[in-house]
Amino acid sequence: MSIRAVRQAQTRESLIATARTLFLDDGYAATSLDRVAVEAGFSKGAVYSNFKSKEELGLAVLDQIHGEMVVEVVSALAAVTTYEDSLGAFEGWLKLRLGQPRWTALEVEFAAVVRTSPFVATELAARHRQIRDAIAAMLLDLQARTGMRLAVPADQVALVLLSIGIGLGAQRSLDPTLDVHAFTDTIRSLLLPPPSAG
Amino acid sequence: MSIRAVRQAQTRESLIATARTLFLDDGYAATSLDRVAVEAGFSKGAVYSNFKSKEELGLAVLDQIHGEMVVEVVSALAAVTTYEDSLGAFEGWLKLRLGQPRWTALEVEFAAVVRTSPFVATELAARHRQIRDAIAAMLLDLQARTGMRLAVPADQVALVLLSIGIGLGAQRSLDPTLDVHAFTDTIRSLLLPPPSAG
DNA sequence: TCCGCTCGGATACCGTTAGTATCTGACCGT
DNA sequence: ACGGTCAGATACTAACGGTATCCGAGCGGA
Repeated sequence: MSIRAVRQAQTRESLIATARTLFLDDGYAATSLDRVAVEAGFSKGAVYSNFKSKEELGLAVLDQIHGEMVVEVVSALAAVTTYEDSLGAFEGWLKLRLGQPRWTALEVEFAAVVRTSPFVATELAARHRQIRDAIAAMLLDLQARTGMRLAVPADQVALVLLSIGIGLGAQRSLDPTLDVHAFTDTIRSLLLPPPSAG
Repeated sequence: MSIRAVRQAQTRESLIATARTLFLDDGYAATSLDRVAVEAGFSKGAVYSNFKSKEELGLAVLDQIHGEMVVEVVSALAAVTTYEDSLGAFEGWLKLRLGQPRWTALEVEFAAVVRTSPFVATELAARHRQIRDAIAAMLLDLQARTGMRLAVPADQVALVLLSIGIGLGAQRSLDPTLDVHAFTDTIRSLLLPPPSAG
């Protein structure tokens, strides 16, 4: 790798790191590219020779965060061997999301950009599909290992679980006083064979 | 009411109606106040003497849409007498949301504004609480009428149901090919006493 | 070692937008 | 009828994302 390439990679990483901090602290829309550039020690020109738009920079930040979440989730799922365990893993994932309200806030903010940017739309859709597939694969694997049968297709269950995560995160970012602990209990009660249901 | 007041009310309504069309067709962020004003037959000055910001105009549009949804939901709930019915009502609500993807898209876009506007944040939070309370009240009423007992508090169930609606809507706006019909079946299977669960 | 080209990054600029300041004239109370 | 008020028009500003252009350090070939 040439010196130039190394330097550019460093610049890129520096910009992403700075953007991440600012996007999470102040929000995506409220952070100007000028500020990102200056605070990283560069000028706006550096941004535009590393990213073709603000959206692409935002996506790079989101990629980084998403990657860190995946690492957490995968290690949590490695320990799953029973249905009960899988509920625990799901709760863990929820707590991870809810424990990082700023991540959720950034996702919400970015989801809005979809409306004006087909590029962001396809990228985000792909990422969601990826998460759903991962959850579905985990469920299938779980069925294979334990002999448990789900009443509905695994990919549909994955869709429901992800929806719950997104929806709850969105509400939590509006109202930080929402009772999260009680929520995971509720999920457990709803998804476990209910003791009595009418 | 004075002539002036009547005229202003008409102007306000006209601005909201035009903004609603443009926000739904082209998106909130992509619609300038200038365009709203001109297309309604006024100038931007009219906007700012009726709304203190673009956000307030957006909130007015959202109020209108939200009101129409509430009307639908309330009438659907009026027919509920059994647990089975209530699932049907929930499905109806989901279908209503999913049948108006542009409403959801606008909600998503607007949720992003929360980050930069405490005003919008409190307003949206209040609205969500309102919906949750309505669902919870319906569930309590249902329990009273049918003798059915939920395994978890009604307000928690309401939170789960609303989360599902929000999360699914968000994913649907990213990927319009998501199978909605199968989804409602899944919800039904998950919330009904499962036939066999491990 | 030199030299011309390449290209990452700096500088200067543009168009658009939300929001503000100021003005104007039709309606209001008296 | 008359002076004050206020809805709405006009003119402006600041800030932003994005583009055009420029500069100079590093690159490959001789």
